[in-house]
Amino acid sequence: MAYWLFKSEPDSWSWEQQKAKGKEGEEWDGIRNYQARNFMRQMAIGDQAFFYHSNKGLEIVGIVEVCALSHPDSTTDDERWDCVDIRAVKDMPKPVTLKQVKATPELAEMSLVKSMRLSVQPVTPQEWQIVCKMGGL
DNA sequence: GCCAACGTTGGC
DNA sequence: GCCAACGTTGGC
Repeated sequence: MAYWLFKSEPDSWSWEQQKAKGKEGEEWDGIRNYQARNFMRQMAIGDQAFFYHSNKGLEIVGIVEVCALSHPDSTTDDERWDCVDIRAVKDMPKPVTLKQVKATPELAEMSLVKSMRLSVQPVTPQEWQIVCKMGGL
């Protein structure tokens, strides 16, 4: 199983909205970036991912899992763009802020820090462990 | 709201 | 295939 991180601006799609979708989950549409798309194509059912609020909040607020494999993005006719579906799994008891991540030497290599603009990114098992611990899991 | 970083587009 | 122009993202 692999680990990932999804970024979203809470103004356009928030953790609360994601949770409201429950077990059904929701299509992670609107990605128009090749790298991000390629990561989604690699995802498997059950893969775990962090849900990060960008712009406002700047923190990892919860954990989601992939519940549908990569398929065409329903919001465009452009066949280049695929996406997966994800569903909320649980809240971070204590959201982990970007500040905390940056202040943690073991997390200095995280894409969140290194590739700031990438909206779907891989997370290593080590990083996953550390962030979960910091978040109170 | 600003601006730096970076991805994409399009002319040549 | 290069690179300048342009658009977007996202932290501050």
